Amino acid sequence: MATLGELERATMDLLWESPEAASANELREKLAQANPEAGTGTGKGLAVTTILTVLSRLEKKGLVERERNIRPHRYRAVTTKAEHTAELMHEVLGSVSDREAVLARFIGSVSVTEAETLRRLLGGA
Amino acid sequence: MATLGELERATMDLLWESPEAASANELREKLAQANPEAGTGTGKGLAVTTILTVLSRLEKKGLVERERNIRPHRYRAVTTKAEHTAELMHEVLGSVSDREAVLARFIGSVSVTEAETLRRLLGGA
DNA sequence: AAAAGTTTTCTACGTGATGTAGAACTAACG
DNA sequence: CGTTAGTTCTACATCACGTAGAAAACTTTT
Repeated sequence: MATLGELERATMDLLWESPEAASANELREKLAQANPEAGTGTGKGLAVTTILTVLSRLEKKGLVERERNIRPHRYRAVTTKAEHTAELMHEVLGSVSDREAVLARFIGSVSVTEAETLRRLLGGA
Repeated sequence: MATLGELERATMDLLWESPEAASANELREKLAQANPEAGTGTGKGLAVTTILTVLSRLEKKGLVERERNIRPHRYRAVTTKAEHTAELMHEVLGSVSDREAVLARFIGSVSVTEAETLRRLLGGA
């Protein structure tokens, strides 16, 4: 699964933030807003085809789903950002044999607040 | 920092396993053993220059350190695999705003044993 | 239905990371 | 100093990603 490129990540972030499925054009505009052309006030940003290419790739990677029945296809993120991130963490953790050692280091450098959160999440049940 | 390539990862794994610093040639041999040429019993594997290139790149990435004073330079991993992996996990976690949500998902899909470990690690203080 | 407009797919190129290694250079040894 | 082992330089192939034009497919107009 691995890492996303910069544009891929920016696109995913938009999709993750959006509760509704979005069209390529909508995404294109939001990206233009978020990334105003330094200097050139044009702000037109990327070509729609660029966005479509990226979306196709994200779809192939299983991160995005699209509705093909309606015409401007609409895209949505398959998982939430939190789920995806947690999965990534598991992936990283899964790549080692001594999980315990990793968890120890991991926790060792977690902020106090986060430690608290973890305790709470683990504690109860 | 990002992801390592396959050969880079294999190299790091050897370095992580080795308590002593290793020379390029030693690594080359270990790699050949671990990765016997499918079929061709030759087993000579990769060229030493290949290993050296990879080691240089790993050094540039800050994952590897080398002793330049002795002649067959000797290479060692800068951190342990556990530390490195934990760092990666933090990196992933750091890329989101809602850490708590991620941690919740993360813990939700952790094995019972691991949950136990975590509780123990957090418990004390 | 033909024309005009919109959206998607195909194809393609530039760049940077990685695998891979030969050529050339440097240090060590006899 | 010549030979040999080891290192650095240079280079090429491949692949992922950013980027988009050209062409194909679909809609909407007239």
